[in-house]
Amino acid sequence: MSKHYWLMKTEPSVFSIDDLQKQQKAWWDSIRNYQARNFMMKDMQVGDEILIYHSSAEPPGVAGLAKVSQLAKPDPVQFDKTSDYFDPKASKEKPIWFCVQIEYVSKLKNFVPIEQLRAEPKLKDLLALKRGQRLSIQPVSEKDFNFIKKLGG
DNA sequence: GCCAACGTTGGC
DNA sequence: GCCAACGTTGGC
Repeated sequence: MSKHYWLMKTEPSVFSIDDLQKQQKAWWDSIRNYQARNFMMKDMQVGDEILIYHSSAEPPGVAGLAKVSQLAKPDPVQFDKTSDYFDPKASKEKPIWFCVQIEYVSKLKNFVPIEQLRAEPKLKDLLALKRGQRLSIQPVSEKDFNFIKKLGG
C-alpha cells in the first residue's frame, strides 16, 4: 500500500515539537474523536509522514515533521480513572480508542505560520485551512505535504 | 475572551 | 432516528 501523509495538531503548551524531539517517540494518545481514531486505526502505516501542527499557539502553524513508527494499539489512557480522557464505556476486551506511535523526524528550519499557508494559492485544498475544520488528525496530499516541507526550509 | 462551527448526547 | 442543547475546538 502506498504511503499516506498527515497533519496532526497539538497544543505546544501541552506537547510541542520540542517535546517530541526530546523523547524522539510518542504514542499519540488521548484522541477522543472517531474520525481521527479511524485514521489512526485503519489508514496509518509505519513510515507515513506527518506534519506536526501547533494549534492554539501564537502564532499557530506547522512546526516540524514526524513519521508513524508503530501501528495503532488500544490507547491505555482510556482505562486510567485518574485521567480526563478516561472512558467508562471502554474495557480491555473492548477498547474504544486507539493510538499510533510517532517518531520525531525534524524541526522545520522556518516555522510555517497559518497566515503563510493561507497566502499560498497552491494550498487552497488543504483541510486545515477550511473554515470550521477542527479535526485533530487530517489527511494531506503528497503534493501539499512536500510543498509545506519546502516552505519550512 | 469571543464566538462560529462542529461533534456528541440524550430525551422523545 | 430526529434534533435541540450542550461542550469543545481553535483562530482571531
